Amino acid sequence: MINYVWLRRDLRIEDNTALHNALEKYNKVQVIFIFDDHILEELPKDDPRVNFIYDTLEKINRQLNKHNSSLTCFRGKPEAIWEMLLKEKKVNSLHFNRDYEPYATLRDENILQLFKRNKIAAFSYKDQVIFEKDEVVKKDGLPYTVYTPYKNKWLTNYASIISTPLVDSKFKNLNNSQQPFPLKKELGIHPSLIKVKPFSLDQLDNYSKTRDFPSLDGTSYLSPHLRFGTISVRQVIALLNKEDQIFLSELIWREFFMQILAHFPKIQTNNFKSKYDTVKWRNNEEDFEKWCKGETGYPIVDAGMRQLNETGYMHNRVRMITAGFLCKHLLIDWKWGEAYFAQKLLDYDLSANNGNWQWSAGTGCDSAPYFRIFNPTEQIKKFDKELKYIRTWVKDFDELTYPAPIVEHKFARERCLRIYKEGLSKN
DNA sequence: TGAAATGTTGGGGCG
DNA sequence: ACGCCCCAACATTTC
Repeated sequence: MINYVWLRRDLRIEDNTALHNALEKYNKVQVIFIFDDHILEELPKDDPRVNFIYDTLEKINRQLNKHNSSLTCFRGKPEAIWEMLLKEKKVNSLHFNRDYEPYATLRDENILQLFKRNKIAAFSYKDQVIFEKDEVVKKDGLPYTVYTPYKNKWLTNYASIISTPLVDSKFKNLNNSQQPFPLKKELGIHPSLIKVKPFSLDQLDNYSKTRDFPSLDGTSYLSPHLRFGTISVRQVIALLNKEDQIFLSELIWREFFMQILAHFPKIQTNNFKSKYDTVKWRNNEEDFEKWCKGETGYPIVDAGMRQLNETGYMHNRVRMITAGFLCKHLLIDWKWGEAYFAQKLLDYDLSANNGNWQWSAGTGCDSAPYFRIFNPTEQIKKFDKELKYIRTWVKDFDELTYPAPIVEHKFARERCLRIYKEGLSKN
């Protein structure tokens, strides 16, 4: 009788709530991963994130081998795989950590139903976050839609709980199995040149001082690891110093946007604030193409987009600049930019990506006001004075010979203010 | 976690 | 000493 622990975006065997609980209760625990066709069919075969998942799973399989176990790995539609396993194996129970995205919520609901019909126990756990969507709410039970009061409540709640990484001692309860681990080509995965960097916590100490300066690379490269769960949020918090309030605040932003998406799933395809629905985007495809390639004639915008295209990363401040430029200067619907970032970012997460894009466009909850327009030239003066970041990504950058901006700042700014105002006046 | 436009202040040049 | 102008520096308002 097998007890399955189904990994999804919690790709680690340390401090994994579902695995921990299964190991505590049962002595035949089998870890499983399913490459989901619903997701993979939408991605190129050489997607770097799928490669990262594969590489991580291979590592997990080797860890499991040390405990005389192995990772079961499939590619297919999860509901079909589980139906098959329920028929072919003696399944005693299923355990997985909750995932709050709309697609994942629906998928998991269906799997829980399937197990219920088969009268087999299935358990889901909180693991991805410190607080789930209904654990940090206003007095009247409604969700917060403004960050600062949400954060205050989050911190109040956090002060009264104990949250430390779980320590596992019962790996002996892993199922004895020696299945061969599938090759990439057996799963239809092609290798990628773009790699996820290992995270480094050295940078966290002066994160609040350096985070705004893209050339200092004062970033932790933690985000893809949090996204795929190669490190848990509890482990990250345990590594922080007490004074890392800014970094902790970023982790709270993560949970803020997760609960926003869970409470307001319509934002996946709609403005959070519908009064912006009447803003008439220009949606010029040539402009969009130039933005994607990093050929806008604004060096800081181009550098950011080239970093993204070449590495799958983009410095946070530059994300705000490039996103703001697409929405405000080019007047292109934030959904276009969101979709592009979704393709390219190694740390892509629906809730954070959507939340931050809507912030940039001014359409989101607690967002930047529409008239707050970044001046790409001023931003260089403030945050990349030495042009170090720009020169890293725009080779041989030379102010005098650099291509002209695709749109002049003053003109674009005034056009943006006019178009937004006209849109809002239609309400 | 904005930037531009507009308003205010005060020092210096000058008649 | 005074009034006037200019303008930089800073503050406030506006988008």
